[in-house]
Amino acid sequence: MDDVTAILDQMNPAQREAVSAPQGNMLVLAGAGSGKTRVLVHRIAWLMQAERLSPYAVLAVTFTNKAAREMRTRLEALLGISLRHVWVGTFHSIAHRLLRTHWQDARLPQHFQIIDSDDQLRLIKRLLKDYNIDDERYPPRQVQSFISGCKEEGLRPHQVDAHGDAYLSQMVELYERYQLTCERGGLVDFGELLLRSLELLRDNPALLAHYQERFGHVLVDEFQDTNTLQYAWLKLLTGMRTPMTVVGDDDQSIYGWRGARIENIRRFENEFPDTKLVRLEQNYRSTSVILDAANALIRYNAERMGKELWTAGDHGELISVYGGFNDLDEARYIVDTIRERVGEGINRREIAILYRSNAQSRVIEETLIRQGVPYRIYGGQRFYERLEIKNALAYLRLLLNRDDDASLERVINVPARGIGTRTVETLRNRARQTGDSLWQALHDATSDGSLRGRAVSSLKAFADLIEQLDNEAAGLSLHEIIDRVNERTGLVEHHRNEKGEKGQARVENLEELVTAAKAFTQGETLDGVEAGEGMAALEAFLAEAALNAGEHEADEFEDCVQLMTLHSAKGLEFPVVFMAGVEEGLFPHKMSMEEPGRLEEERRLCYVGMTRAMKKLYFTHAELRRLHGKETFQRPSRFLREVPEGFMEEVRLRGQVSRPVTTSRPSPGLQQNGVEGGADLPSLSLGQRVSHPVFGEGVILNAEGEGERARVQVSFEGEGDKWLVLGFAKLTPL
DNA sequence: TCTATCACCATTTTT
DNA sequence: TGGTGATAGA
Repeated sequence: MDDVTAILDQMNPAQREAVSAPQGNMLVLAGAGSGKTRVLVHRIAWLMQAERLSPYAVLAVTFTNKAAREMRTRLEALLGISLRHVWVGTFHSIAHRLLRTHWQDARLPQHFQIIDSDDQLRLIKRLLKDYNIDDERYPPRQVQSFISGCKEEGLRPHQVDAHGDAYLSQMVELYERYQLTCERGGLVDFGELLLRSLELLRDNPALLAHYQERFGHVLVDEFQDTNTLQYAWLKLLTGMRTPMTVVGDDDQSIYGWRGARIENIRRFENEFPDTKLVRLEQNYRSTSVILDAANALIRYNAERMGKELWTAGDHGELISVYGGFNDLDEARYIVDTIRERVGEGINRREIAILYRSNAQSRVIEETLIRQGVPYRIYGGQRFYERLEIKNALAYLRLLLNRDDDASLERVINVPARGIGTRTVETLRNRARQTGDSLWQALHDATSDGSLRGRAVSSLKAFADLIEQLDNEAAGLSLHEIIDRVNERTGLVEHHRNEKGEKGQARVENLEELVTAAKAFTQGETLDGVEAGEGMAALEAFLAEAALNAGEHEADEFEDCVQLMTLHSAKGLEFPVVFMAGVEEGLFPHKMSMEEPGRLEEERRLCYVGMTRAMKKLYFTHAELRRLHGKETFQRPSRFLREVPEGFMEEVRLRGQVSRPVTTSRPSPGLQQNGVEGGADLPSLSLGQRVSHPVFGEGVILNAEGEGERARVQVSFEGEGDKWLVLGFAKLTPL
């Protein structure tokens, strides 16, 4: 492809401007569905071909592995060449790459391991126990988010000012101890990857100069999601001289609670010299009804950079709004509508149900199952996060590094081999006193007679097992090592003996791990680095597992309705979208309603949800919802009021749902029981308020059966739900 | 060492 | 309501 103008083919003026801008800083404000990835990919191609930028000089950073993969794949397709040497990756994978290459300068052990948030939490829990710290006052999760928060802000313990506050001081101390534990074990958490690589560059001017020289252009995707540390990292790496192309959308910033700083995208233009601003506002995804509605909603946010989506396409259908009388009814409406739409020829996979919180999926799932509609739910446990996999990985880590206390503790008695909590406790105390690792403590304790005979032999057996595996690993390939670990440690046996289906699935997962390892050796890692062989491959494999935990749960059916949270829907699109539970307190969530800033983020989340829809959007809400086991009255979300009425149509109760539940003659069965059926049972309908002599007032939620055998489910204030037989209960319509 | 029971809690989760 | 984590008991 020598004709560079081909890169600009079929692009709109704004896209063209962004792609072909001369080298220099550029901020591309890319609205939802505006062809953002395409622009990014074509921009790289343009830089390489029109600006003669070497592929080696490109650095493209994303947030997710998926995005990185997609960018690389599309770039290769566009250019028709392999780009394995181009640096395309997530912030974390690139930081990792720097640290592996310069581990000495970064003052890390050569075989440092990456721990995920789960490992991190375990480590913190352990720490709290070891130092006898009240985990009521210092909940492990809070400690974890404190530590991560500090790192995201680029702060080391000594840089945190506790203002003499006792609580904060304790937190800082925990941070310090946590960090020491990590250092001793050669462990690096997600935040540490970034912070450490920032420090690496900052403290090694020669190295920094090398990379600043090497990269001729840096591109960043989803810039609105960068945190303080990532922003600083980019600033340092580019020295504010290497030109950057950053792409993002302030209106889609929904990860503020995770440390993302929306200000970053706002201040980029001012802080980086001569920044060119390009807006991509033409949308190729949604109907104009959907876009106009979304535009109108997001206008309620203050402090926007300003952007208005438009389309050359059709108006499309109005947004349907359905208010169910309870969450069951809401689910039933959604599922009924889906069945109708599928009947009209729409594929199930083209339909998504989005909700604010995971708990909402239950009712919807149950309804889908009852009606036999296949679905797939995102957000399940990922492959490398499964218990059995994490155990196997812990053994593998031990092979590389005996001083990895977290891994050792994880598997020292899995499967059970007679090393109880008491024994481990002894080791821990000892390790703490001497400042050694548990592995060292294990060896000392088994040789100096401070432990009982049985414990000693169990410990020795464990240590021997690890050493033996290590010895054998020498001549084996990666997947053979893993297979052997699975077998010899007894993990496979352990799960095989587990009762139920679960054990079987776990055994299969362990086998799958071997398969994954095989595939891994044949392929290459995310950054395009070769996997290597034997122990080197193992190291790369473990890093890969930590940085790329795998896809969310595999799909059970080929063509199924997609269920997910609004957050995980970002970046996706579906012809038909349902947004469920659009109610005050749920969406916007009550935890985010007080602060204006957080409310705006909720609104952006709503904006993100709406702009996922291509053809048809549904809002649903319920008047009554079961939340944490009790019924709550819900009001429609303010967001529904913020969308101009002209774009929406209220769906009326219809079909089954609106059918009045009436009763007629007494039935013989009841009369036999000596109950006076009564000629005039009240005429009731769903959603109606009724009064009961004992339970008081309530609302009819559900009904089944006919005549006086008909039963209605009534939600009474303070009494909860009750199923009542009409023939017995004295219900008075209100 | 495993299991049963009970209190407790409850947005969102790219790496 | 339902899932989780701690704890007591066999």
